Amino acid sequence: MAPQMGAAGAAGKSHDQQAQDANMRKARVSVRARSEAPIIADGCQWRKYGQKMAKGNPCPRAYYRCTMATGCPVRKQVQRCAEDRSILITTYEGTHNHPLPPAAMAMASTTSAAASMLLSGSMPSADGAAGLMSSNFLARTVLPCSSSMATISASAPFPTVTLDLTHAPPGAPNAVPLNAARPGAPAPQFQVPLPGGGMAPAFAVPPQVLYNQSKFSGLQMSSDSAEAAAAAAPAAVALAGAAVARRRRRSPLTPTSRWRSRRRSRPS
DNA sequence: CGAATTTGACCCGCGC
DNA sequence: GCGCGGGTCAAATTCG
Repeated sequence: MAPQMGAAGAAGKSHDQQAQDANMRKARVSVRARSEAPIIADGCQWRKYGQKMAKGNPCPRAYYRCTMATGCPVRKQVQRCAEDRSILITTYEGTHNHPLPPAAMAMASTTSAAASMLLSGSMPSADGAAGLMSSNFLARTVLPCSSSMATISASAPFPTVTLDLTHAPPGAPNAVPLNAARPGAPAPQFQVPLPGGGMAPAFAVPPQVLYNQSKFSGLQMSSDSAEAAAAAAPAAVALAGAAVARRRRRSPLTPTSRWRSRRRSRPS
């Protein structure tokens, strides 16, 4: 039997994902937050599809995929810091192809705006320390609370936005723990002072639109927490992706030899 | 019974 | 050219 499953099989398996890959999927957003829960609840539905053990870290890395929509290409990597188990590093990749829940959407808007500024400021020639500093400066401007730090690095094949939420202030009065996956545990605090206040009708607004406008006035958010940033990450990814345009690493299509004859023996 | 998670195997890209 | 590591898939297992 020839391995023809390539075209058909691959098509049936990855189907639209590849298309979106080609379109945009280089941007990534890493969110570092202190959380005791295994994963950060960002309001989206995630399905775990793999787990690997990093070489230098005693803690394994988990891979999640968004299951809210059938063809949602968004993926999430959850890795816990080896030195500080309290720090959870969540990396988002891809853009949601479906309307997010109000909670997640609100947060997404927030970070997308921040990301927009970052890109705007460090996009021209963000390649060295200058770019990074620039973005940092912008980040601080956007978030005077200084409790969080955003960094963008364009030296990588794809832009990576890193949000540091590990420096949460010692008593965030405004911090309202949404609903951490672990009740009773100290939820991560991510405080973002918002001038406007009140939920803006920004729901269901595609991130790309935000980027296009490039001037989303104000970050509207009522509750703040690390989860918020996490949820917002995907939006940031979208922004970054849009900025970088397209850049592929793998051949346009070589699914033929992807999973031809996978011989798997059962564990027991 | 169904869905989600777990776990081992497979494949690819990159480094040496 | 070979080896290592990272990432993904899919069957099996477990939980609701």
